[in-house]
Amino acid sequence: MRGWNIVWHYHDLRIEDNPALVEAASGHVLPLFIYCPKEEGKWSQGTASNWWLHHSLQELSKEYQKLGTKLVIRSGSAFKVLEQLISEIPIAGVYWNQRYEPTLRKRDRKIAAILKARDIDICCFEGNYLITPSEILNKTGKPYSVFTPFSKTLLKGCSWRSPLPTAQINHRHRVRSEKIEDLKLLSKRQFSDQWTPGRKGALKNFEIFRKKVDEYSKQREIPSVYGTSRLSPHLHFGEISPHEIWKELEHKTKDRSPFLLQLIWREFGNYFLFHSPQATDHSWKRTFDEFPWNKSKQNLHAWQKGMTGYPIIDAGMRELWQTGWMHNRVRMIVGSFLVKDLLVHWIEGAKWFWKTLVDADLANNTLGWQWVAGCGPDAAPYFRVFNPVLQGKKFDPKGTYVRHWIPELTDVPDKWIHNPWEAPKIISDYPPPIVDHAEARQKALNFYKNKY
DNA sequence: TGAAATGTTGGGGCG
DNA sequence: ACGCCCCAACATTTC
Repeated sequence: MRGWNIVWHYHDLRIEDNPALVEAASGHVLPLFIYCPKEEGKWSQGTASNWWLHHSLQELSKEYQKLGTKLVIRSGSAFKVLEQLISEIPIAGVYWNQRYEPTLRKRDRKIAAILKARDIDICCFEGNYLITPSEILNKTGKPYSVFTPFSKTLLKGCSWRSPLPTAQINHRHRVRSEKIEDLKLLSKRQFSDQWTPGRKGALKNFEIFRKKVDEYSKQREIPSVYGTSRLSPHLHFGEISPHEIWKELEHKTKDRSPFLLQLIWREFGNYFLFHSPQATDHSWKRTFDEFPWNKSKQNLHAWQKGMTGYPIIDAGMRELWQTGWMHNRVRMIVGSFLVKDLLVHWIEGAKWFWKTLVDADLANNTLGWQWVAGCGPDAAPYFRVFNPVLQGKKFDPKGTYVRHWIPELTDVPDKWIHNPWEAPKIISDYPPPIVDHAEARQKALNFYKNKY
């Protein structure tokens, strides 16, 4: 034996359908997770994601124990950790499933080059996405910037691999691991009553979703109903792979497109970030960086706290704070409100989501916010402004969702539930709207129209 | 993956 | 019976 094969776990916190693990298992496997938030730069993982990671690592550790080996956890600079391991035990290769966040990609290229020069095998795989972003280009040889043609190409040419067989591990190493507790990932916000991080939780949510997937197109827009898959954090951390989901759903659903299209949005987000790595911090349409954004913190704080006076906005923001998640329809509404009604820079919204969402994903978050702000590729046109009252009436007609998250509004009749300030009876402990939507919309349209 | 403004149509009330 | 007006209801355009 030349030495051990390190399986460097990234956002692939699973054992099943794991290309890097399968390949590495032709030799002696040494599973590794490195915690190095500093190397993630400006967008290092937020508190909600940290909570998730803590529990997901615990689950992965258990899975490896069942397989007869041990997950090694180390913290600090990834390169130093690898170097340290190389000094502790003979290493033949390092295997991992790629991540595409710009700072990590840069770092990993460096690490790969150095280790290769030391005669260590470096093997990178596509573990967490259906496509490799560099491989898909349009007819003119450029990256797609519009979703629809991108999705058509993927749907036409889709022949994803089947989920891989689970690796067998026959050798147990004796390498030291840090304790998960010592990574200090936990903070005050806990979500155990809402979520079960790890493989088991992922499979459970998938099972629940599979049973109702035929209702998806009808139910997915109603925030009071869990009609969406609720797989986003599991997918983000790679506890389940998109291949597993695709294979399971492609033939079993009546109309396969609506949900699978969401998976393609996920691909598009990653693809977009790969081809526009600066998009995390700059508007894709660069003119928007000079937009006269409102820099005062007052409106931003009211939005964050769920105290804008618009029920659908406040319900969404409170759901986010309390559960680490928000229904996708509501994400669009609150996003539009922050950017268009309050004229706050989309990056402020992106930062808040980044910190508070358990499914915070740099690619999806960046694309989503640039989309609502109108500055991204294939973005919502500048004049598309969501009306929080109409959206509420349309997607939460009885106010079920709103009342659930805003107890102050329990007794407001349905008629006024989305515009309580117009109700004959004043609600004392709920704030009046911080802006007048009609006025704010007009103001935004003027700004957007004149310059952008 | 909008909403508001504007235009058109058609039925009913009424002189 | 007829024309006029009003206004929903729907369609189209515009932001």
